[in-house]
Amino acid sequence: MSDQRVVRPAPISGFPEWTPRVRAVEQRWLDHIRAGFESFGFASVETPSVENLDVLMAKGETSQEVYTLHRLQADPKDESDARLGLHFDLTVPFARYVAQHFNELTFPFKRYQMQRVWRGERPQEGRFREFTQCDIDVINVDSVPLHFDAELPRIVHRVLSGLDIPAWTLNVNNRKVLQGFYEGLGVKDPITVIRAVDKLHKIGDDGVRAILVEAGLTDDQAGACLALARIRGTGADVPARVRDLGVSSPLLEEGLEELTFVMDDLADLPEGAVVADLSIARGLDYYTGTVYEASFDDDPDYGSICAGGRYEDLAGQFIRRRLPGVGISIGLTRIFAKLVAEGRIEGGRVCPTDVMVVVPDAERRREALATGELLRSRGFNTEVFHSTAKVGKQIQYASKKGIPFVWFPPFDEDGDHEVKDMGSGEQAAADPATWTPTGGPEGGPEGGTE
RNA sequence: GUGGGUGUAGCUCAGCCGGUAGAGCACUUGGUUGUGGUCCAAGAAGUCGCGGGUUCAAGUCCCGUCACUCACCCCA
Repeated sequence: MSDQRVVRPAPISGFPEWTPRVRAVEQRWLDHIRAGFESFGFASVETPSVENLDVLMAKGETSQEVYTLHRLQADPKDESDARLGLHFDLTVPFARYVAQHFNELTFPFKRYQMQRVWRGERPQEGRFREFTQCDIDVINVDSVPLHFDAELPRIVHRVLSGLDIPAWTLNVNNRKVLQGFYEGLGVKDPITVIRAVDKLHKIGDDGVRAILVEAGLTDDQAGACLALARIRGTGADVPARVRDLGVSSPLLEEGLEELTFVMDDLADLPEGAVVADLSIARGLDYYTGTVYEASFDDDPDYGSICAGGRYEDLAGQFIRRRLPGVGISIGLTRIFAKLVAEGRIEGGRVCPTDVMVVVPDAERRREALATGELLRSRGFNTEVFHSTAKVGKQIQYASKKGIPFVWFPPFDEDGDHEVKDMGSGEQAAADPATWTPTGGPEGGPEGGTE
């Protein structure tokens, strides 16, 4: 300790970590989300943290900032790891996975994947370099039924509604509507328009109009694009309002039908949970049909907490089959970090222990261990104190860790076992073979209600 | 990648116009013999991010650098 050089512990920007109390809540969230996904029949898949760079770059993506892998001790000429990069999302690895295991999967293949991903971006509030995504995708040969475009928002709604988070809205749009509308309007470069319109909520009408005009659109065209982007609603009037703009094309019609189908399918969800919003575009991703994007109602600029969409052929680059899919991803870390920052994550316990067994003295250690075993076998998370410190110290330890019960094995030959309820301070004789906790909100082995 | 801010004990920070560091929390021990959360007392803990420069003297001024942080970009 003395002359040893201490490496200063420092946080690494964009790589969040939590205290046990907070982590406990995060784990409950993960369990909840997993259960939600499985309740709809999605199967779990986990892929390696790394992929071949060829795979990660397959779609010529606007080169997400990818972390590459190399060994510190690697010979300069050894490039065996040089082609590996940490995955920046879970969709691309999944596409590769499907191509890889094509023969072993049953289609339509419905999978969920909850893993960390890495992006070498500049971190910021709500934006991390390492974070956890909870992805669900459906992939199928040749075509994916539109049914799934509606099912995914339903799943997300189900899952997020079960978490205690601020109000949020899932916005839905359809790329075909945008693409078809711009085509019908005679716009030459729809991608530019999509990008500009995507910023509507941030830079406003005038900002978007400026970009559009600069891109060569006429005032009328820009106005029409803006009018389209302003359309937002849950009712069946959305298609009519689009048609009222006087633009038409076969693709637009197709998109409107798909969007209507999705919204109709979700009509039973609470009003406003899922909203058709024609300004949602989702950057320049591979999406070709339905797109999703969710954000917090009171803080839309915090960033999307959930996003996804339909892609016409994602795995096609890895296999000579057409494999379209539709997927959505919950930005777990982004959502969770907001609540942590606001001090709203307090519920978790410091440790999972239900009962801590006191070791009265060295001679009684065996009894303490046996008592611990018995309690454990009965389903209580039990720890036996790790030394023979003063009883006061032992209880203090339990207190600090928020352990609800402290167990006292007999202090002498024919004494009784006693258990102390740390919440009330009450202590009474008890039999470790039959004892069940009473009162206390945290109660038994289940530990709280979920 | 571009621009702004910050960098002193594990944490949050104080340290005036340069004179070689302090508080609160946390931590350790004690307040006797088998019982916690309060209180009291004592104690341990700092390359003042790193490197260079100015100066008799630098945590304090200057330059560089790194890290963190905020905004832009982009996104979960």
